[in-house]
Amino acid sequence: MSASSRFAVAVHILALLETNPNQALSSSCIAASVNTNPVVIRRILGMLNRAGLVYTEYGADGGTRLARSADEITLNDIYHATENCRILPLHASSPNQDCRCGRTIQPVLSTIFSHAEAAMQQVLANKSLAEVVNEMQCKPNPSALPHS
Amino acid sequence: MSASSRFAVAVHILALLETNPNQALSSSCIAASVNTNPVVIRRILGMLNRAGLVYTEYGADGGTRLARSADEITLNDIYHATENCRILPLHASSPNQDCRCGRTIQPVLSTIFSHAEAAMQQVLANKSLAEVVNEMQCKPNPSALPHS
DNA sequence: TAAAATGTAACTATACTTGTTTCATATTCA
DNA sequence: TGAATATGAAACAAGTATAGTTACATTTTA
Repeated sequence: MSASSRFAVAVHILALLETNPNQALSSSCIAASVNTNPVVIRRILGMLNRAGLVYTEYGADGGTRLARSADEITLNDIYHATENCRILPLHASSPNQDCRCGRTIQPVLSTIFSHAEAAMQQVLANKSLAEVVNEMQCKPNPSALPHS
Repeated sequence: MSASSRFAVAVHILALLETNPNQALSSSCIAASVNTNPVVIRRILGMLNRAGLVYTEYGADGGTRLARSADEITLNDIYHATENCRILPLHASSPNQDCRCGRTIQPVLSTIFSHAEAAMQQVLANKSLAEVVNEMQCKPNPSALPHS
């Protein structure tokens, strides 16, 4: 029933890119901030790339940069880039179609679940990456990248 | 993290109880409508029991009945009875606390995620089991229990 | 050409869900 | 009393998803 932590990590990645706009960050550098393996980061960067939220340069001194300004990226954009399945799933196997209840419940539930998900996504759509970074920077005791 | 269909099955169970108010339904009877194993149904009935939404009678001619009127049960009640973990999880392992971004992102995300979840639950809270059953009964071609 | 970076495949460990079998326990009724 | 019919719970297998890891081919720059 829950999403994965990819979404949270993706927001983390993009916030780190936004707060370091003058350099392309490598997956190793990002992984040091997230506290995981660089391949995990590259997997998520691939999703963000395909969604057009970042772009990546190969080779020495390569890395990833934001493809858009942070106030033009909403959390819902990031959510859709990293999570695909429905939050509220219907039955694992189809109910008994010979029973009135089994035959009629899924379309009714499907509509309600769609509305519930839409309400959640509306909250995410109203929050930009720029706002997230701004709220983070209201926290005390600043420092730079993980290693510097 | 995989998704659970317990919530959908729980609504199905309660809708079936509501549409058959004159008899206690056995887990086998319910399982025939849901199209699964009776033990799967009993597991979910246990959650609904503990949440006070149904009550169960042992023995021959036993089974389960609704503990409250269907217009006093919301989908959010059922949701809380059957699902416990958060819809939008934070990082699997704690980010690097030596990095400003790693140190500040989780509280910010946690607040936003709570609001997003609350919006979803508000939609569920505004829909009663009675409304769900009513919408189901607007469907054509009625019939009774799976076996009768 | 060497170094540094990406993208991707493959593998492991872990966890959760679903389905199943089994059995002890409770209740009803002939 | 005892058979029948239920529940509740434990244990297990199979399937799926995630997170982490290793390894390697590819791309780019110096």
